[in-house]
Formats: sequence, structure tokens, C-alpha cells
Amino acid sequence: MPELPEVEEATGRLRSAALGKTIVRLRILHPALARRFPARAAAAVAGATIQRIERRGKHQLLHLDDGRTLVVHFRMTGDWEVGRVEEPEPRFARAALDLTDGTRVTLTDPRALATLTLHDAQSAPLPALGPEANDPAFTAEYLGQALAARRGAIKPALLDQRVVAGLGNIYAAEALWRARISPRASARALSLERRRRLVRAIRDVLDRAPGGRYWIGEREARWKVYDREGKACPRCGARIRRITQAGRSTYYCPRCQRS
DNA sequence: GGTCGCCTGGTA
DNA sequence: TACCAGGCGACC
Repeated sequence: MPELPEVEEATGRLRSAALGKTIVRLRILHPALARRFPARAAAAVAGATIQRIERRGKHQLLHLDDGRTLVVHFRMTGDWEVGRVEEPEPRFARAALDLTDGTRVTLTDPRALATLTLHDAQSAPLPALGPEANDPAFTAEYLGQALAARRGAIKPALLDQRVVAGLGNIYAAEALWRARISPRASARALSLERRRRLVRAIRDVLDRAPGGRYWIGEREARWKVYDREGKACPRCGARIRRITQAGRSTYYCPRCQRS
């Protein structure tokens, strides 16, 4: 589920369900997650109150009243499901936060790749991240600096969260289509004019994305190039092509997206 | 930079 | 049965 708009929407649901509430217990429900999140860490959050909930890039930070931070990253398929403690666990439940008012917030994740980490007050809870796409600091000039030292193509560079925080594979492809830039174009050689178009396109794509689940319904209507290999480019009619870059699929129009 | 591994499910 | 998947960190 996770690119920025979807994470933002999920963070909103988490806030409604959990903000200001106290944790009865945190249960880790999947062995892969338990390996990375030991039982004693889970036990250690009992009794803490969730004071503030923040999103940064695709990370969600639950600031506890004792200064520690619980950080959640959905990776590919994570999501929150809100229910009551007396209800059965939803399918694909990987971790559950039981709260004192009887609310239960469950981390669901079919692929079990989502991460949950606990950070004490002193340690930095997040890796280095670039500006948010909607941050005024995310400009064509900034992008020029951020890309100046890179060797490769623009598309993999856009997935680097240190360049811009929150962009994922789908929206990176969609933004490049909007900006008419080939995903294989050299990142550091992009002109100012193309960087301007790209910054605008990234903002547009993220703004337009409905907060809901993008993998259910209306796919065809919503994606211009993503997952449309062999279909017609909505702008010029050429066949959309799929290539692999940095191990990920990239979809693009070979006619109207130029290097 | 590119590739692999993490996990599991959905789909061709 | 095989392939693909919205992410990302470790590794070359």
C-alpha cells in the first residue's frame, strides 16, 4: 500500500484511533517480525501513552510520553486495521496494539515485510530523508544539487528517499510520464527546465492520488503508464513499454518520454 | 550504480 | 507452476 498519499491516509486513521491513548500491550504476531522486534521490547511499551503521531516520508512515528518512539514502515503491503480488543484478529495480522479504551489497532501485512522498531529518546529514529515532495524546499534547484553527483538514470534516483521522501515506484513512473522525461535519462544531466517539470509533476501526481487504496479498482483510469505494458499511451498512443531498473519494473512511453 | 533477500499472496 | 508485486537495506 505504501506510497506517500496512502501512508498519509493510514496515519490519519491511526491518529483517530490511537492518539492520546495508553497502550495495554503490544503483541507481535508473526515470527519474522518477532525476530526483529524482541518480546522484551514489546513488553516495554505497555503503559506508555501515545502523545503524538507523525508521518515522515513513508515512516510513521508514534511518539510515546516517555520519550521513546515506535516507528512503523509498511513496506509493500502493510496497513492499519482498527477494531476492538474483543474481536478476532483480522487476516494477515502481524502486530496489534491494544489500548486502554478497548480499541485495537492491528498492523496487517500479507507479505510480512513491514517493519516495527522502538527507539529510545536519544537515538535517531529515522534514516536520512530528503524533503517531502510538498515541502517548499523541494525545488528544481534543490533537485539539481541532489542529483549532481549521481551516475545513473533518473527513475532509480527518484526512489532514493534521500532525494525526495515518500515517492515510490508507481508515482515515480507516473511523474516521469507527466514530465515527459524518459526514466533512463541521466539524473545529473537533467536541465533546469526538465527539473522544474519534474518537481511539478511529482507534486501533481501525489496531490491527485486519492488517499484510498490504489490497488483496488479504477486502476486503468488512474495510471497513465504504470502496469500498462503494451497498452496505448494516453497522450500519444504509442505502446507503453516495461523495462527493469534497479530490479524494479519501470513503465514508460518510449515516444513521448525523451532522454 | 546493480542484485539479492526478505515474505506471502494473487494471477496468468 | 511460474512469475510478479507498492520497499529497502545489505552486499558487490
